[in-house]
Amino acid sequence: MIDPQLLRDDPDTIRRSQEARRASVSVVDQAIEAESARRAAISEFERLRAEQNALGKQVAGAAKEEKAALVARAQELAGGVKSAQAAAGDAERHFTDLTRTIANVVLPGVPAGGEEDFVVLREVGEKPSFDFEPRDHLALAEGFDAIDMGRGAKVSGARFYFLKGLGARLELAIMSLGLDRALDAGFTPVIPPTLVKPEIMEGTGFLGEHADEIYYLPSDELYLVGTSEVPLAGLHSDEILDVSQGPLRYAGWSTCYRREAGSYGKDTRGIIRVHQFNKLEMFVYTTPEEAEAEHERLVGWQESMLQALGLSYRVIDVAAGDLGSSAARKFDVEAWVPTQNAFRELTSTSNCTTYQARRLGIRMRGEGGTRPVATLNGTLATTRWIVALLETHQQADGSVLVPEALRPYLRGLEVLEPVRR
RNA sequence: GGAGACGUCGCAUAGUCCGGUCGAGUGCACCACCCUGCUAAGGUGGAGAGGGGUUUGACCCCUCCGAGGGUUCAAAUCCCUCCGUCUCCGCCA
Repeated sequence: MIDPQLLRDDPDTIRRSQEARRASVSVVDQAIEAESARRAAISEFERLRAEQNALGKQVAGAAKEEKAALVARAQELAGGVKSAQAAAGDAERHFTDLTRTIANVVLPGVPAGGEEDFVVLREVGEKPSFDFEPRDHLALAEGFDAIDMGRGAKVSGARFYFLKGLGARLELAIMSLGLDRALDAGFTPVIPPTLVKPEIMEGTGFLGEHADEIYYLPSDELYLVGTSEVPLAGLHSDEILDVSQGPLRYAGWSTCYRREAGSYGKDTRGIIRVHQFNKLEMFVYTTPEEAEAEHERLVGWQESMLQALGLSYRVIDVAAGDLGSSAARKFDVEAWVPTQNAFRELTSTSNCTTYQARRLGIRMRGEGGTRPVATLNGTLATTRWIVALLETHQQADGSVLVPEALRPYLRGLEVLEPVRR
């Protein structure tokens, strides 16, 4: 949720943000109106309640003969108090509902516009070149009997797969490398629940426009998470944290589930876009003042991971209209995928400033009271990395060189060799 | 799944039977000061969260006793639903 104080003091900043996102600007004025209606309703209720409380105290201390008259007066008042309370509740809800539809205020420098309007910040590493026709990740993986799409579909449907043998080991290796690097950077590893309650999913901002991306279990009223960002944000909901000694950094290892509802026909081959995958996610709670510097650190750790695996990539500053509702800025690191002749997203890191924390009631102590913390998240490893890894390091015979950093996690294996069948 | 007990302002507890004096007591931990003087102890005071008003005063008011409803002039206290924890039983790993 945006800062209600900002709504009062500087609505133009919010209007400009909405404009950059190509989102509704008029909702800002509706929210301002709802805010003053809310305050009026609350004042009216509180005035009546104060009167009622005073009268109640008189009743308690009154002599027997006066009591009947006082109770009669209090009874008259009670109805009005009740309806004023209901009106205040309605006004509060209307204001909250409206305000929640406003996305986070984008940071200065974020490019305006939609999906195509990103800005490339830097390109790193040389794109691999081959003196043979490169195979795509699925062809390579099938050579190792590492990915089985057909049986995945038989058991669970399209966009499901089995990782077997080297495929399973490769995923665990990439994830474990990420985890060790996270440990070195001081992160606390976490294996979180992947089914969460509606208020947690709602609080992280995923139930807005992208609600149809999320699996839901109606008989249990639980959502399957698309990222461990969700449980890690919920971890400290309604808590007051001590971030004065530095940020709280968590590395969540979890399976992620996505319906991919709007992407029929896109990326149907292989494991680029699937319903289920594993991910190691960094999640940070810090002060609002530290948030932008921490965002840079997160993208730094991500780049260092790609570099360790010998991948070439670019970093993009995602445009306002392509940000999630909680993000104030987002950097994607995209690896070069040779057979697609394109950069594909391997990691994404968002600075959610105080937006998520305000929704989830995550605060810190400050001057004269509490204030919301800032939250940030970023990918450190996922199943999808297998794609770029295999394609980048492939050789003419269909084998794949294992980058040195990964070898300790594969019992020293240096080359993935096709199996003869 | 069945039966029972419980859920109080950081932690631990009192209060709930019998509604109003609870505007929630006490201990520990915490903060400030005082005294003292050295792995301390003692004294005094302070201190929760969210919101509204304001002559912007260190002032006033409202809400919060797991959550949500209900009864009542009035609910931590009575009733209902839900959630969670614990104990026992059953079932299944």
